[in-house]
Amino acid sequence: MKGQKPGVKRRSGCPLNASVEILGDRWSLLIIRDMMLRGYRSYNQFLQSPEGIATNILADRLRQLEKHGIIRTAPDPSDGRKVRYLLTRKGMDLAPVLTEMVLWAAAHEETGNQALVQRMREDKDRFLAEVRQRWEKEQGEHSR
Amino acid sequence: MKGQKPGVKRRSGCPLNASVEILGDRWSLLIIRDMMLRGYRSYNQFLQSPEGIATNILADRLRQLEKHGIIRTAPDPSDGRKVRYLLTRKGMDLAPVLTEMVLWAAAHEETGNQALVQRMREDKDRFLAEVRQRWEKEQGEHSR
DNA sequence: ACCTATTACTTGTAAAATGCAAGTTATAAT
DNA sequence: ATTATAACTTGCATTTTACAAGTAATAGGT
Repeated sequence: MKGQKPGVKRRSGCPLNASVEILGDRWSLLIIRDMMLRGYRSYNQFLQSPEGIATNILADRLRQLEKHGIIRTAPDPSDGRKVRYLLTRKGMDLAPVLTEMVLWAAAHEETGNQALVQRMREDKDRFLAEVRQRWEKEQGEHSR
Repeated sequence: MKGQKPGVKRRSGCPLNASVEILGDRWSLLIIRDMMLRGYRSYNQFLQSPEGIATNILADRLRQLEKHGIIRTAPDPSDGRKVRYLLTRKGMDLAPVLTEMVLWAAAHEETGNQALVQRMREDKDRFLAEVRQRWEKEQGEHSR
C-alpha cells in the first residue's frame, strides 16, 4: 500500500509535505467530504455542492484524485452516461484528517452543521467506525 | 474562543470548508509544522525549510495566519531586527490535524522522517501531550 | 426514427495566485 | 563609519483558478 511511479518529484520527503502537495488546495478535501459524508457519487452531485466548484476545476481535481489513488471511477451499470466516483481505501483513510479539520474549525470559527460536529465530538472513534462500515458495505455491493 | 469580524464571507457554513479556506494551500500548514515540530520562530528559519518557500509568499502567509489568529508576533527582546512568530492556542489546536496528515501520508506515500512517524503511531495521545506541554512551557517563559 | 434532455466533460479567456530575482529599511556588529 | 543581517517589498513572468459557453455520448419519450 505504498510507493509510487518514479516520476514524483516532491519538494521534500516530509510526510506533511506529501499530504499538502496532494491535498493542499481549495477543493480536493471538499470533494472527498462529499463522497465520504454525503454519499455523492457523480459529477453533477459535486457540482451542486454549496461551495460552487467550477466545472473545469472539478474535472481536473477528479483526475488528480484518481491519479493519486484516492478515488476510482466505475461506469454506472444502469445509465451509460453516468460515471460513478468511489473512494478507495486510501481515500477512506482520510476520514481522521477530515474529522480533525472539522473539529478544529468548529472550535475556532463560526460554522454550521452542528449535528455532524456533535457526533464527531461525542465519540470520535465511533463516528469513524460508522463511516468505515458504510464504505465496507458499499465495497461488498458490487463484487469489489 | 469563536466568532469573527462581520467581514468573513465563506462559500459555505461547513466547518471543513472553513478549514480549507484558511489552511488549504501549499504553505500554511508547512509553516505551522515548522513552528510546532521544529521550534522555528523567525522569518529566516522558515525560509531555510527544505521546501523552499518564496520570500513574498512567506510574508503573505505569515500575515494571513496572524489575521486568522493562528500565530502572533512579538519583538525579539535581545535583537531589535528580529520578529518572533509564535503559535497561539488556536494554532496549537492544529496539532491533531497535522498528526493525522502525517500518518496518512506515511501510510500511503513514500516519505521520510520515520522517527517522527514512529512516535506518532506508537502513542498518538502521548505525542500530542508532549507537543502541547512544550507550548505551555514557552507561554510561561515570557509573562504570557 | 426523431427530438429533447441529461451527463460528463472541454475550450476560451480574464483574473488571481505563485515563483523568482532584485531592491529596500531598520537594527546590529566590527 | 562601514558592513552585515533580518524582515520584508517590488516588478514581472508563469501558473492556477474562475466564469461562461460549447460539445459528444448516451437516454428517454413520441
